[in-house]
Order: sequence, then C-alpha cells, then structure tokens
Amino acid sequence: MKSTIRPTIAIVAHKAEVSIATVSRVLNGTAPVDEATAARVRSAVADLNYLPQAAARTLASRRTNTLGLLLPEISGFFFQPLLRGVESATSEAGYDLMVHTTHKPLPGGIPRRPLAEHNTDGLLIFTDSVRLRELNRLSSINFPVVLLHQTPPKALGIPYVTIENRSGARKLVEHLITIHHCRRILFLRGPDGHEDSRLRENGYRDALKAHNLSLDSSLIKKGGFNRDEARATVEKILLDGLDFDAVFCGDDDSAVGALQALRQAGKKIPEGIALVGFDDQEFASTTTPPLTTVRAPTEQVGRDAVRMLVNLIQGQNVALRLVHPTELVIRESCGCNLVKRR
Amino acid sequence: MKSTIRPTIAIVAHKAEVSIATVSRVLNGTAPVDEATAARVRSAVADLNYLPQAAARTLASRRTNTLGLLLPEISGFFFQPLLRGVESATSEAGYDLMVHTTHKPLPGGIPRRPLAEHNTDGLLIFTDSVRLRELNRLSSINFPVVLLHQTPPKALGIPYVTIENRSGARKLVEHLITIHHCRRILFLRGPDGHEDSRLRENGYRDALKAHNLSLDSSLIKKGGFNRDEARATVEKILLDGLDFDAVFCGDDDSAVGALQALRQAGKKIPEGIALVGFDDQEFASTTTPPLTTVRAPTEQVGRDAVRMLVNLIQGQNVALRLVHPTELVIRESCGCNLVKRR
DNA sequence: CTGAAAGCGCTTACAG
DNA sequence: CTGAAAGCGCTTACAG
Repeated sequence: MKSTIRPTIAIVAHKAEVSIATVSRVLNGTAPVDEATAARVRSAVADLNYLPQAAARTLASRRTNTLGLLLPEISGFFFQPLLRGVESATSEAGYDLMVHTTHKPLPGGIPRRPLAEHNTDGLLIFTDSVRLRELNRLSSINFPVVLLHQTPPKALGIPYVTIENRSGARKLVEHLITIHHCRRILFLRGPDGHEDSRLRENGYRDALKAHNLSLDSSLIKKGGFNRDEARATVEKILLDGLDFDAVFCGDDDSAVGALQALRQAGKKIPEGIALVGFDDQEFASTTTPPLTTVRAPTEQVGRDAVRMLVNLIQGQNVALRLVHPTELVIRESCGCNLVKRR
Repeated sequence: MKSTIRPTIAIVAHKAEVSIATVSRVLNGTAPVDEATAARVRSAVADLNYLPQAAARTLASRRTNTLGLLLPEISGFFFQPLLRGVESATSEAGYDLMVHTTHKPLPGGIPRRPLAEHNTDGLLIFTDSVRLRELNRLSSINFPVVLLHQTPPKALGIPYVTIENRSGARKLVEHLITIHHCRRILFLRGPDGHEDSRLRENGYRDALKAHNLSLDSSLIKKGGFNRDEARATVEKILLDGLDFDAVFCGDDDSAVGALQALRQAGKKIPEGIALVGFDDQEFASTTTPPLTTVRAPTEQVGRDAVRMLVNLIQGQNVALRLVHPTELVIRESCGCNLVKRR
C-alpha cells in the first residue's frame, strides 16, 4: 500500500465540482442524480482512475461485501470442483472471496479466527475445518454461515448443503452384489468422524443387509479418502491374505491407491476383483480400467451454498437443508462394459 | 453483518478501564504496556469475544493485510499445487488471501478490477489473467505485484517467478531422440500466447536442431494444455494418417487426452508410440503406463511468489526474476523401465 | 436533485 | 507507560 498518492472521493468531488455525497451516489446508484452531473462525476472518476477504498466503504456501510471459505485443505482432487463452484458463484453474486485452510491448528493457544465476522459478511464452512466452539459462537451472534458436507449440531439452525451419500453408496454396493455377484466386499472408509465417510459406510451396510449378506467387520478398513493411505492398506491386506472379491473405495482418490496396490500384486481388475469409487472425480474416466463410481455434483454444491449464504446475508429465508442427489456411473472397473483389449 | 451488537474497542477499553489507545497497543504489541494493565485488557478481550474490525484497522493503518491472487481459472490440475503453495505461504506470513478468476472479461465495459489497490496490499498475477493496460496502471502507481509464469513487459520492473520451461522441454525431447531413437516427434502445444507453451516449443525446436532433425511444422499441433482438446487433435491426426513415432504433450493434462486417443485407436504405448508430458502433476505416476514428464515445482513457485510479494510490500529489495529448475522424471510412457506385463 | 455533517471503529503521532 | 484527539475515506440520514 505504499506508492503514489491515491485519489480519494474528495478529489473526485472537487474535480467534478460536486459534493462527495453526490460522487458516492453516482458510484453506488443509491439515489437519483442529474444526468449532466453524473456524467461529470463519471469522467472525473475515469480521469483519476479512482477506485473507492474497500475498507472505508465497509466501515461506513457495515458490509464487507466478501464471503469467506474455510477448508481443511485446498489440494486434493475433491476440492477442485468445489472451489470452482464457490468462486464463480461468489463472483457472479458480486462478492469477493477469501479462502483459508485450517491445516494445523496453531499450537499453544488462541484460535486465530482468520475468517469471521470481522472481515466477511458470511462464511462457507467445509466439514471439520472449524471447532464446534467457534461454530457455536458464530451461531450465537447470528452470523450467516452455511455448512458444506456436514450436518450442523442439532438445534443450531445452521443451513447446510451436502449430497446423498448413503443412498448413493447403497446403490453402488447393490450393483456389485446383484449384477456382479460379489459377496465379500471390502470397504475402504474415509477419515474418522467425517460425515461423508460415515454415511457411505451406512449405505454399504444397508446394501449388505438388504441382500442378506452378513457384515464381516474385518472387511472394513481405512482408506482415508487418500490415495497413499488406501494403497498401504490394500498392500497390507494382500499380505495378510484376506479374502475378498470386490472393493468399495470411500472415494475416487482411495480407489486409485487401491488400484495401484492390486495391480502391483498381479490382481486383474475387474476380472479378479471388482473395484468401485465415489465422487466421479475428473480423472475417474481415465484410470485403467475406467472407474465405476457415484457422481457427486460437487461444483453444484459449491454454487448452491454460495446462493444460500447470499440469501442469508440479505435476510431472506433459506432452506435449512439442501441434499443433492447422486447417481451411479457405470464404467468398467466393476466388470460392466468389458471391452476386448489387445 | 446483521446480528447482535458487536463489541468495539471502546467497549473493551471501558471494561478494562483503560483508553482505547492502550487496548490497541496490547492487541498489536505496538508499544510497551504495563503487564497488569495488559492482563486486564486481555481478559476483557476474551470475555467479550472481541475481534477488531478489519476494515477499521485497514482504514486507520493503511494496510489491508491481504494478498490477492488473480488466476485465469481455478480448476485444472495445474492450479492445485499452485493454490496450495500460495495459500499456505500467505497464511504463514500472516496475511489473508483473496482469490479471483478472470474467466470471461465482462462484456460492454469497464474492467471491474475485483482485486487491486483498493482491497489488497499486493497482487499475485498468473499469466493472462490481467490486461496489459491494467498491469501498466498497477506498475505506474508502484503497486506491489508479482507475476507467475509470465515475463513482465519490458522495463516495467515487475518481479516474476516461473520455471525452466525451455531447457526442461529440450532435455525431455532429447531423451526421446537419443535414448529411444524417435525421429518424428509430434508436439502438442498449449494455448496461443501462453508463455509456458511458447518456451516449451522453443525447447522442442532446440532439441531437434541439436540433433540435426529437420523441423516438420505439420508435427506441431494444438493441445491447449487441455485433455479434451488434445484428445480431439490426436484423433484427427490419426484419421489424417500423419506419421509420427512419439508425442511430446505440452503438459500432463494434454498427455492424458493424447493417451486416450492413441489407445482408442489401438496404438501401444510406449511400444508403438512414445509419449511424454510436462509438469509432473499428481496423477502422472498413475496413468497407464506411468507418464514420463518434467517435474515443475509448482507449489514452490506459489510459495516463493508470496515471499517475494511480502518482501515487496515491506519495501525490501526483491530479485526481479526467479526461475525454478525443472527435472526429468523418467517413468514408462517413453519406453524406459519397461516391466513385463501379463 | 444536492450538500453539510455525523459517524463507522480503528491507529498513531503528540503530550505528558 | 498512558490518554486525548485527529484522521483514515467512505456512506447515509437529515435538510433543503
């Protein structure tokens, strides 16, 4: 912020021979202004390359005009479409976007609160990126918040948007059971306490139960929604000689890891073992074989969450819950559509 | 920003029985304060859950404490590590981060300037996301800017950070020529006017020249740094019956597209045609066959750019140019390391 | 349609 | 070490 003197509203006003109130009015369209006067203002603005200071505007108007997005991490294939949806919808709504990841909670002490009511008009919070205590605080001061992929603590009245995890997982596992006659389906679950992970596991259990397959808890292992973790898990399982005829990976990332481990061990997919993922990430169609998975409309989740947040900020009524449908995407890794290869 | 009344510095001061100046001093550590007094202030801050308004702070101090990142798009695998590097370094430096993509320049008229001197202390600008006119303006007011993957217009004196595109590409193509005896190497270039793309093409030409291979311009086609575009291009080439024994894809994204098209057409890779990419994106090790490519330290580019920008903002001297080395990553798609497969 | 003025909530010389 | 006060650059009643 060093540099040459920057024009202020007073300088523009002086140049256009009007009061600063009038400049403000033509810039914001907040009250009728004589057209000739407005034209003088506009030309002064252009000549001076005037840009109203956001901070002064915010202080006077009590609106930051920015939305905050809190994520546990910014990398990971999953966040790509989410970010795209959030960013474009935010921009279209005329807001600025601040992003912060909550990697490691700072040691020692005071939660830093990098994004909150002091610098945004509302917050989009992804699973696990904020402590319950802070969520309670935000809720208690009635600050606009929308949760992503996480049900809010009961009775907090915070709206959220997520996807149909449970039924999606169930349909996928049932496909394995009914079409491909799998009986011992390994499930690679996501991180502990992660809601998507828990619901997908429920869907898995639902499917087994619906087809009278008993649940073998030794078939539920950690995949961590993470390629490397999934690979390591499958490698170990193979060493242990666990018997299974299919793998339901908690997400597409872990599916890639599982695929690597299985192939490394000489297993054929899908002939020897069927494998399916979840999310339908962009790369899912390009693995070998192409991945059968469940399509999660992640970008749409981001867009809708922004829309809800903006409505909240504007004091409109908002649905407390928006759950996007998911859809089976049958490719080849389950054993369908098998094409002769060289 | 609706909601209950929020505590101000005056309320904290009153509760702690000090002046607002003292509250400010203990919060910012900007002057010595008696320890007992400071303790009273801290406890009042905690009791009231006081968060200083960023806008008021900015207005009074003339620092926004935020960095802006301007990108052409936020999706695309390439941007993942870049974002991660920028976000984490920004946070570590104690700044907030605003992100904006410049997808479609607004029709009609006035460039919106969503991120500039009115709401940030400095800008990180990725190739092609800002018009030259705006870059000139920022430079003329001496506003801190660091360019990513783009050489600034001559004599503007804007620092930039990028990678060794040309020599990286050259080494890669020379590998194809000397080790795998490729002679007709198709080059799938990136978007027009994109500096990374142009330099990689130069590297390609350098390699041919160094080995006395004549340049066949019919072997240079559009890949667009884009999977779908690359796939379409290769499909067309195959139809046209163009003769080639290797493909140098401008980036790993286009490599995936080329791979799909070639496999679809029954070509064996690398036995029939060698294929290489650029960037070493996260998925490069998991394609089939694993992709030989050039490692670009994209996350590091992001981190260093932030470091330079922060130095600039603080008025320190900064190198005008930081070029990260790239490194050959030999996997299997070029024909090396061939493992017997079933 | 227009202006004078108060006020948003902080930081920062200036005094003591 | 501490406080009173000016000032940052806007928006927004209030008057006219």
